[in-house]
Amino acid sequence: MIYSKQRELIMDCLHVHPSHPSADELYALLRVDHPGISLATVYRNLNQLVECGQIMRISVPHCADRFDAVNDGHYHMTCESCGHIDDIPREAVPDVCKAATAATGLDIHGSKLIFYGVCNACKH
Amino acid sequence: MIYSKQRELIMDCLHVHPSHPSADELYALLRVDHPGISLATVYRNLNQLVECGQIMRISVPHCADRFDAVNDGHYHMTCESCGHIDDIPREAVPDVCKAATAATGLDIHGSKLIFYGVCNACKH
DNA sequence: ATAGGTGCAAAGTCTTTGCGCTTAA
DNA sequence: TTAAGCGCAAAGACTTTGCACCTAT
Repeated sequence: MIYSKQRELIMDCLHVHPSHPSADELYALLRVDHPGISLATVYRNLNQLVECGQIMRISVPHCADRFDAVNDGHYHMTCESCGHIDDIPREAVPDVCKAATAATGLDIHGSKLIFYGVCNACKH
Repeated sequence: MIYSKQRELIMDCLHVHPSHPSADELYALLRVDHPGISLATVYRNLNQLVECGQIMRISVPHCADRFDAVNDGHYHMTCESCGHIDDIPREAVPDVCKAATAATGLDIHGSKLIFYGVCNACKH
C-alpha cells in the first residue's frame, strides 16, 4: 500500500475523534480543513484500512458503518436512546467462537457482536 | 394486527423454507404461486412479523437481511464459501449480555451476534 | 515509467414510502 | 364503515465503481 496524504488524514482524524464516526461524519470532519477531499476516497481508504487491520469496522444493523482507530478486538454497545457508542473491553465478554466451536463442531473463523443498551449519560 | 392472506403466505413460505431466505428470495418463491404479490408487501410483512416476535431477523453485515421462522434465540453462522447459513443452538453460546453487564455496569438490553466460518458441505 | 490513488458523478443494492384502491372485522 | 393492508412506482440511505487525471516510488 503506497502512501497517500488522504489516507493519513483519515487515520489522523479517526485518532482525534474516538467517537466511532461513520464515513459521512468523517467526511464532514475532514472537509473542514481539506475541502477538496472526496467521499469516495473516504470510503475507499476506510475499506483498505479495515482490510489491513489498522482500524476496526463497527457494523450496527441498519445503520451506516462506524469506524474505530483502536483495533484490539474490543466490543461496542450502541445506545438505543442517543446512538452513542460505548466501548466494551474484550475481557468483558467470553470467547463465543471457542464456545460455539466446541459445542457444534463447526469450523467457525470469527464473529461479529454488537450490544444494545442505554449509555450512562442517557440513563441519568 | 388484522389478518392478511399475504402475511399468511409469507409465514407459510418461511416455514416451508428453513434456509433463512432474504426478502428477495422469499419474493421469488412466493411469486411462483402468487404472481401478484409485491416486494413491498413482503418487506412490510417481514418487518411486522419481526416486530411482534413471530420470526427472527438475521443481519449479516453488508448482506440483505435473512429471516427465520424459528424465533427461539438461536444463533447463525454464515459460510464464507457458499453463503449458506447454519443454525447454532442458543445453549452453544454463553450469555454475552450478562457477562458484559457484570463486567462494565452498563445498562445492556440485548445483542446481535453472527458467526463466520465454513459449513460442513464446503469443508469436505 | 507505472501501479496505485483521487475526485467526480453515476450507478448499485437493499429497503422504505406515498398514493389510490381493496379488504378484514 | 373504517382502519389496516396491498400493489405499484418512486424515493431514500448507504456504498461502490468507471473514468480521466494525478502522484508516490
